[in-house]
Amino acid sequence: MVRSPSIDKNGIKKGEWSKEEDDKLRAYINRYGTWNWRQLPKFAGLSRCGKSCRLRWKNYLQPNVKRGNFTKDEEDIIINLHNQLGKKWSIFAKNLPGRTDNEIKNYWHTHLKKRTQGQNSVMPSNQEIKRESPSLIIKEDTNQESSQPDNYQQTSIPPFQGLTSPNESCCTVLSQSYSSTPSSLEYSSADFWSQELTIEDYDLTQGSSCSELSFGSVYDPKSSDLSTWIRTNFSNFDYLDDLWSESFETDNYMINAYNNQQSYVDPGHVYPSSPSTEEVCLWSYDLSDESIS
DNA sequence: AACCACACCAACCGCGGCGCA
DNA sequence: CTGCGCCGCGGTTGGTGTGGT
Repeated sequence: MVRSPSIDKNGIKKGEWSKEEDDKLRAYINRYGTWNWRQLPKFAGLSRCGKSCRLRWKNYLQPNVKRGNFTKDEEDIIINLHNQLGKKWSIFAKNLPGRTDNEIKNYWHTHLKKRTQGQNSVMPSNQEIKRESPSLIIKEDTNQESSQPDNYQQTSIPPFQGLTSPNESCCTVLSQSYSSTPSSLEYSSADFWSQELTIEDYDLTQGSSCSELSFGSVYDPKSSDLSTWIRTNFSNFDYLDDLWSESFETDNYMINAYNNQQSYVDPGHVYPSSPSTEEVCLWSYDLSDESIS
């Protein structure tokens, strides 16, 4: 009933979502929230566009989404609102907890449209609505989407750009991968906080610099693959897939790099983009207890 | 059983609004 | 004021299900 999976010229997957993709998206949003739809797929390890992720979460994965048939009351609300507001599906959704605008729109076109055809459907103006139907609660766009999980905290949003101060008390998580050895970083202390961070492929299979990924547990691509190495060194992960729902907290590696210190503090966990591809490693930096003079 | 038409609905697409630099 | 990026909304598409012939 859904479109077949396909990959466009930019490598973005389209069509039906797999269970693995659902799990990745759900796990990521449950932990980090929807801080930036456009960037989110990269961090969640998904080859999808942000729009697609947003739609999938909003219409299907979000915990409070109600499935199943519409009740008579729900139908009445939709019909009333449609008579008064027209095709304002998003407002309808705000009046029908658990129902999404897309679902309401589909239901209208497939069930209710015909039923109301032939009936008088002259649409009054908004002023008339408010005057004639004071009892109807029309929830306007007063809030953003309530897509954050219950345990989501605003302070955990990874601020990719525009980070203003190293003294922010919030737990700041930055992520970056490197297309070259990390020791080649050339940030000044001023640049560091205004640097736009980008994601690039880091090929674990190339170069001796891979040993610098070890951080206490040396990863040698010649002796084991990344999956095996992670399982060996992070035994608290029963399955590699658990990585997608585990935190990856790290250290002041980048800051030390700037200070030209030779020994790096253990950074924490390697975070591959996909258990199968091993192409991208995201490194995060928990700067909550850091200070830069 | 085979075919067809329609129903259904998840997902895609384009556009406009908004915030920010 | 302008341009840009992001997000949300509403319209549309396309694949599968289902009932009728």
